Amino acid sequence: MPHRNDMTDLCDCRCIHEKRVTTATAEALPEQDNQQMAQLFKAMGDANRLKILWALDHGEMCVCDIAAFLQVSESAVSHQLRLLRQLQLVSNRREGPILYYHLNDHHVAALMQTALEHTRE
Amino acid sequence: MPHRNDMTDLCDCRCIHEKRVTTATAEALPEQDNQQMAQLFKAMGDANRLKILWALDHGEMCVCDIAAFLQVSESAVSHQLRLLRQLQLVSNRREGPILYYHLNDHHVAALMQTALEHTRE
DNA sequence: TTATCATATGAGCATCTGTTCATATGATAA
DNA sequence: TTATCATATGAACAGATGCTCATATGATAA
Repeated sequence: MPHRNDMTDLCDCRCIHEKRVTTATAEALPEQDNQQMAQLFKAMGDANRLKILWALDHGEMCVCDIAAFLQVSESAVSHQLRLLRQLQLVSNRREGPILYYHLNDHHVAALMQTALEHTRE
Repeated sequence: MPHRNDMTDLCDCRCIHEKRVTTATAEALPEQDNQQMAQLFKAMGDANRLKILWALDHGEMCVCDIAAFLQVSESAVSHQLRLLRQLQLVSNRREGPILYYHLNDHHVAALMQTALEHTRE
């Protein structure tokens, strides 16, 4: 019994509401926007990174502080901060040998607030 | 040269701003809230799941529709929908043999909107 | 009943993720 | 300069993730 596994098949035979699929395609975000949004959410979708972002929303911290706060190694924190930096969620400023990290813009705080409301329903 | 690898060490010796760490700990979210928020963001942090959520925000769709829209197998879609269902991001209603999926609450749409604004800066 | 359709689900597997360990770098102090 | 501190980084590895394949389920039609 051969299984349907052909992509063209999906659209030609099994598509129940062709019009709905067409409008969904038309209304879909550009691939790049979708990718970037997914990356943003993925970055916030780790328990430790989310703790970091929540903490930084209440004031800047250095790597040492964050490591002590999270009870994980400074190396692990540094790796996570690099990811958050690359996605522009956080920035740092240097004061002597110490790097102070802070949130980059207000959207991250807004996202956390909305998410908190959602989970508390 | 032995490396510092002891947790107590982190707090006793390397902690630069003990007070900052204390306040961060005090202001931190309850572990359960943080976990649930991370799960929510993680669920939204996949390109295909995000496309599904965006599409459902514009109107309900059945599994077939979504599979055709995403150009992936119905099985893959069904697995993703199960995850989104378990986290209460989507619900479905049955009409005969067909299950129509829709967004569960307005927070998800709000999150996507904020994320989109963030990425477009 | 049996056949078919729409969807769900478990197993298996390749890929991705987050951590640790070891080492490197760049700033400061001696 | 050398020593030390704060942080960064690459490799490696265990665990998580997302897909496919095969099969199961529940509703409908014949």
